[in-house]
Amino acid sequence: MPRRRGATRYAILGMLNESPMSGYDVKKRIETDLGHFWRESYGKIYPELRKLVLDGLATVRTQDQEGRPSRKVYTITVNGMVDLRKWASQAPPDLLDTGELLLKIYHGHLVSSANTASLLRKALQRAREELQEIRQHYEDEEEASSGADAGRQHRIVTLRYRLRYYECLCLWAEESLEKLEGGSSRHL
Amino acid sequence: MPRRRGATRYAILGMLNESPMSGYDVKKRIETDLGHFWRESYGKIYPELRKLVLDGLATVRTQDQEGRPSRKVYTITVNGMVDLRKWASQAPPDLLDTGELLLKIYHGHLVSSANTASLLRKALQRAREELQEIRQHYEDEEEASSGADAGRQHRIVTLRYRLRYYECLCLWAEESLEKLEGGSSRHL
DNA sequence: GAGAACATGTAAGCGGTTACATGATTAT
DNA sequence: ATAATCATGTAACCGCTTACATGTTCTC
Repeated sequence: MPRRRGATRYAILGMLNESPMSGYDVKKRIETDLGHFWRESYGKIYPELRKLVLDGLATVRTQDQEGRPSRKVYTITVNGMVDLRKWASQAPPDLLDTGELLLKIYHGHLVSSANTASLLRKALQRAREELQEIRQHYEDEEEASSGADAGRQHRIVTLRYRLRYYECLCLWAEESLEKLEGGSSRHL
Repeated sequence: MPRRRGATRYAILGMLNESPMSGYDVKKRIETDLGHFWRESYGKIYPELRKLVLDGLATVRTQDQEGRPSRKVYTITVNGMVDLRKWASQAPPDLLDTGELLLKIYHGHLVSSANTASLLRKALQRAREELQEIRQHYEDEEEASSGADAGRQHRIVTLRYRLRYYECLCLWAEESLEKLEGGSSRHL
């Protein structure tokens, strides 16, 4: 399974970009908005928010409340917005890491439709390469019916899982590209 | 992404079950045999092999060689085989963690076809529940065309990813069940 | 009265990778 | 020459989760 590297930072920054909020709010927002493909714990959110301020990508102000613990409200800075947009526009280093790709697509409205389409096109290309390879493996295994060895049947089931997964990835990328390009700019 | 807990142990034990081998061999075997859905590093393999011996699930003997570094050849014990079979027969705690499910299915020939089918049926059930939920979310988002807000288009793309993924998971489980049950015992 | 929601943070620990250390042999 | 293969192992590090600490208010 692929590593996430610095992506946590941009998941948080993306939430702050919608409106200023506390670490507690960020947690809930990520759950509701990105919950289908992303999750973060307090153990990562709070330290990262501190770093965001140190790096000048956000500012904090403490908001005292009656009866409730006081909140630290974080606001994204101009630098933060610039950084977020830049990150969102660049293709993820591992195009098959759908987590990071999905997070970038989610932030697609910050960049351009053409850009999102470009990310998807690159991912589709990689997925197709992968699909071709796994198809070959799968067919080789199916045809090599010479030995009806014990594990063969089950091995094929695991191979087919991968086959179906990449077929599905390609299908999704294709239909998403169609909808994105059909809906806005056709000039690419 | 779900945690793997103790599954490394059984990936290794599964290799030793095919034939006695060294840690170096285990690494290569896992790459070729399980590479489509599993990977292990030396940093995990060597310490785990030591534990396997301590727990009585494997034995070691050192094999000196001329010119080459000497090998430590590990052999699975009867206890090891019993443990492996037991693990392979039980449904993974998280049925949507395909990694562990696939590893158990791969070892299906150690148990029974009926057992593997049962694991698949349980996973299919969970996947269908999940699919139903995500379908609802997806339709809600598509119908709520009230606000043509900035992020909507991209949010839908990420939701559709999940939708397609669970569709594909269900499809795979269904066709795998069919092939497993059509091929051997129909009595379940 | 119990438990959830509000709210922030830290420390311990787990699971995992990478780089390092060592060194001969064989294939290109 | 140079890289790959053979072979074992460890230490440092990273990313991440979980549990803990603290305390009020609102809801059932």
